[in-house]
Amino acid sequence: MKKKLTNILHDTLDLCFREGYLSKAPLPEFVIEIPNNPDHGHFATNLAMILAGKQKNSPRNIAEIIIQHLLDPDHFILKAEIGGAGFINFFVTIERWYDLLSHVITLKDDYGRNNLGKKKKIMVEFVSANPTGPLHLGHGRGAALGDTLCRIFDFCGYDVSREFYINDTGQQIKTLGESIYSRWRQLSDPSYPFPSDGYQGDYIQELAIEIAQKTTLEGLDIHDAIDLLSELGKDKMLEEIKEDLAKFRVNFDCWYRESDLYSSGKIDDTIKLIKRKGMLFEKDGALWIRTSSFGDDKDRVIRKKDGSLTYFATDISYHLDKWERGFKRVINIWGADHHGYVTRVKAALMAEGIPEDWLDVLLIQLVKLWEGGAEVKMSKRSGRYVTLKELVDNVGVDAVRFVFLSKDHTSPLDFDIDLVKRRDSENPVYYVQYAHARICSIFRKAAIENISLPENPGSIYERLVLDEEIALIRKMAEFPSLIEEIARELAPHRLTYYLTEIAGNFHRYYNRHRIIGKNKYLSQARLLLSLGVKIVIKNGLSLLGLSAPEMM
RNA sequence: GCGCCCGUAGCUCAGCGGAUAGAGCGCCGGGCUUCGAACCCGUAGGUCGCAGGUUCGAAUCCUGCCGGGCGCACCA
Repeated sequence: MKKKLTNILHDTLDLCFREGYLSKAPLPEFVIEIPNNPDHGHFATNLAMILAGKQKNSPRNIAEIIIQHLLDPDHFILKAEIGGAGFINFFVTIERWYDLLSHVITLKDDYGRNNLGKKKKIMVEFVSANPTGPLHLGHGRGAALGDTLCRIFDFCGYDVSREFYINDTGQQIKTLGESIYSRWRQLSDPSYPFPSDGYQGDYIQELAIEIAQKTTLEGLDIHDAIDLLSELGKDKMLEEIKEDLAKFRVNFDCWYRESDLYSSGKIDDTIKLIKRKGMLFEKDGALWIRTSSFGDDKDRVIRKKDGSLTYFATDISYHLDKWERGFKRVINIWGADHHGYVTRVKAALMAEGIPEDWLDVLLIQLVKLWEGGAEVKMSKRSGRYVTLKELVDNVGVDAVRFVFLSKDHTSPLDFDIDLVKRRDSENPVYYVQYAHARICSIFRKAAIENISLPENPGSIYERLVLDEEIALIRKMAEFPSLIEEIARELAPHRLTYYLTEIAGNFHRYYNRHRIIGKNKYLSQARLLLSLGVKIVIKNGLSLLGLSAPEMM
């Protein structure tokens, strides 16, 4: 609908320029908005106000000229009025609203789909938690965001790939092995020392017991034992992470192992490549990359004095590999505590001639958990933290995802577990789903009453005359452009607000008017309207990775 | 000290250049003999952190300050 109006305005401006009604000027960026105040029409634009500066004419005069020359062959606009300082308010012909509802019903699951992406290959790398411990709430927030972005990209015609990068080499994996080893020894000798930088959580002990049952550790040299435990522990953790994510409705297309960069020789190629570009130098026995030439504060070490590579080295190699795999765009989702890392990685990529905007890094802010009116303090050091699994088991996938997705990722998020746990009323999470279930229930009732939807509704739509009914259709009309904007802005939280609004509109309408009544045609018309709402809600929920229950 | 993010209703957050600043929760008061009350209706609650600037117009953009969070490793 917005697009249609945009076209009309463009055509009209062309005409005005051509015929000299307005002095020729470059087309400004104007906005078409949906006013809150019904008096301001179905749509409004600031076009005339934007134009005013260049035209040496008042906004209201320009608006008048535009309105007089509107090119509207399809009779889309019922009337156009000038409001306020020079807004043009448009009222759409009611038949066009019926057309839209009919369109929604025809397209069903595909309503809102677009071809913004044109099959372009895009990758979202997210979660990428170290396989040294269970997923926590921050990972959950990243998982929800990443997965939903992917669902939306897919809906927008991108060829999207979900990827999880596994840091399965280096010190932390060794520390994992040492931690498990120590806990295993402690089973027989409680005084056996635990490494000072070891992983504290109870899961380490559980791992130790579980592995010891299946594997013979006795008789192994301590180093061999730790190596073995590193391997087994890491695999086990990875398995759990996979399970937890699957339960959270997040499934990856690719699990990329850091260790593969070593075994495939990619990391060596990367270093050679950087060297060829003249970006490498040696200092103090270490190997450095000149990232400072590309906006970084300082140069960075990629090979330490002891000969081992830094994680930064493999990160560069990994991202070059993403580039070589042909992704046209890559989005990384990181915890906000990694923000210092962004410039560094981008600098390294730019040194290889990769454009700066190829990679987008979304930094998600902290999640705080509240229970019983107090913050649940978490610290990885002490191993005292609430895992994603615990939270999901406690309150359900839908509720957790909804809360994570209802805030912009740049805002810190307070998760009130008491509020979300409530399955009764008062929980914002169920509001949208309830509207869906309610509509399903109405259709069950309609079936019992033998009221079916007409094959060709045609004039049936004309029974929809109430302002609230047209407002509902207008709300449905917002959906496609909203999806586009969300894909562009990477802001899926807007979808939760939209769904809450359309659900609210429907609840209000439902409470005031009967869908199924004595008049068959009116009932059918309102059922069609309800069907449209149901379709939009279901499509929206599905993009958020939430279920659309038929009964609750 | 430098960099990034955040200061909007009692609480949690939307809005990010436009017409009277919104929602959920919480408070108070109403609504089920008819399609699901996990719902609806109504009341109260705001110098949009502060101060300047940009413009026809600023919660929104710019600058400075104040307050909070997070980073500034040959750590992972």
